[in-house]
Amino acid sequence: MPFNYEDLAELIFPEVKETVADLEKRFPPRDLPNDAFVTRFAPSPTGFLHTGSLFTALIAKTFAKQTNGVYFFRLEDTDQKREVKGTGDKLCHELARFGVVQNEGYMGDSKSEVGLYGPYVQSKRADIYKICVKELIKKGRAYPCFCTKEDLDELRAVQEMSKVIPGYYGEYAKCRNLKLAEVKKLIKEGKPYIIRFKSNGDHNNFIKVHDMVRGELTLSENDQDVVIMKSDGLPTYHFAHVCDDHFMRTNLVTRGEEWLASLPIHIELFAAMGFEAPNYAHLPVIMVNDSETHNKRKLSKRKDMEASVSYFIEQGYPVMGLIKYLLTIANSNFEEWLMAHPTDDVDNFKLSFSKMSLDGALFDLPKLNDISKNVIAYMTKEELFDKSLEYAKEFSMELLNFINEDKEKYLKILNIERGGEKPRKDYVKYSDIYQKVSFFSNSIYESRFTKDLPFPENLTKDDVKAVLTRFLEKMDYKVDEQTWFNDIMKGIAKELNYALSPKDYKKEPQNYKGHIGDVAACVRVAVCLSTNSPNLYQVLQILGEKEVTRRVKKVIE
RNA sequence: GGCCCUUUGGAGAAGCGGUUAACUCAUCAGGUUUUCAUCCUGCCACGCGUGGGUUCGAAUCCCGCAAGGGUCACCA
Repeated sequence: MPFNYEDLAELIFPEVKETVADLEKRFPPRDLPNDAFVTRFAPSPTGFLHTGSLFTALIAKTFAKQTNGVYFFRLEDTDQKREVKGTGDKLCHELARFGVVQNEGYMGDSKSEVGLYGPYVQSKRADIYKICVKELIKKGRAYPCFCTKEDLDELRAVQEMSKVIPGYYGEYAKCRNLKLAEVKKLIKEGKPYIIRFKSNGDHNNFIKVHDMVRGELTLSENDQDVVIMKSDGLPTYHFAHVCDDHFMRTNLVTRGEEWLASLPIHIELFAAMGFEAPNYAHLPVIMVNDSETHNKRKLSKRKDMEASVSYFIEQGYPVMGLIKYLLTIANSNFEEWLMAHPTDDVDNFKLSFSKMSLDGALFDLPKLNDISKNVIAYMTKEELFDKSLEYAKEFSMELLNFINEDKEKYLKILNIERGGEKPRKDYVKYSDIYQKVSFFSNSIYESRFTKDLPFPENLTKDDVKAVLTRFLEKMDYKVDEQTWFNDIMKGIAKELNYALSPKDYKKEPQNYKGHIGDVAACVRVAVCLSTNSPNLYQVLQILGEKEVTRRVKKVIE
């Protein structure tokens, strides 16, 4: 009497009445153009958003968007031991912050799911997996396994000793051969079990697989009887991936290259289920150079600040800075495009698999800084105002207080040398703003004021006093920058015997007290308390006559 | 250890059998500017992991080796 798989299936899943055919009807193929990609981001809710995850999600979203497809979000919470409650929502929030917003799926918070292919949370799909497993058992392609942890350890030990490939497969898969009566007995006894896939593969056979990034790959067939359903009734990643991506009609799976090794399992699983496998794109993983070993390794949340997306938010990096940086890693031609279109929407850039590098890029903070600096430089003053205010509210009390002191003034400050072909580029991140412009605040000026200001060292106190006195007398706030500099500043220089240019001074230093730079420095230090500042003319204009006079007088006295 | 993937400078990389081996960042050296930030110019691979081959000619094609990464769970 041959083994009756039908009976086995009924024995294990008596309550399951639906079939895969029913599921096919429930989740019909999507009505989309042929070349539209259906992609997804499918994290497990175990922590905050990892920079590598943002990278993967960004790519998935972008391919869906540029093909008028669908990008959805699925929560893979089948490992209840590792799950950290609430992180699914956090992941959604952080992604949304970077403009990576799903068209459908799990939407975060208590918001209901969007889309017809749900539920989009794996723990809520147990019935679906059971239907699929039952089908596989009926086909003789899955079976219950009663092996304990100890059994498996022992098996492994034996295999290692005899130097065969370890694992549950072929002749070592002893539960494969259990008779129906035995299974019945064990189940009746309440023995815990899992369901394994029965592989038909042979390790010595090779399959050709196409990867969107890597092209044609030759991989060994899977021969492992992998676990597809755990003792808690939830599926393992391998099986959930196959069922979900089939019934959610995903046609492009983007994931990290660490999944390449298990691709043969997935290929065989899809075939056994009678499903067409999706396109795969195994993406390079972002790496970092380990300072101790000097070797490359994956960005690690424990060791590297840059591994957490929240780090960039807290530091005040503009969202677009990180996105653009990640795109330079994703596609080598993105930088050229960016230079040609510094202010364009990045959605206008066409991402392609052919321009994707095959090995993991080292995360490069200086590069991010450069990109970020440009992002901020090309913002309008209103945009920077809003974004930095938002940042301040969340992370910087001092900046928030500064802004609130005089919002109109803050807007003017942000506008210094902004706009035009060659904008000023002095902020890499929002958190840089405060330290560069806080001197504008009258109260901060007071608190920082000291008798020992960094005036040019070649000048005496009396020299400084003389310059500042003349400055107060001659200063005119109505004239334009050219006039101010040529008439007023150079005028003072001439009167007090300073060279009108550093060059003149260099030629004959003995003839002068200093040069025009020293004159400007006196004013700058008196007004800003620092040897460097943004454009002095604009600083004076923004502070206004009353305040400038007050500050200069305070220094003179 | 087995298997798989990868390999152009300090970093991201272009390159697809004949180029002075693009471009960007960083560094360094100059220049412009009243400071800073900009901006401009220049230097930085006699070499494309390494050894062989094929070819008139190789970073580009073939083979071996090495190194780095990944993976071998009732984790994803």
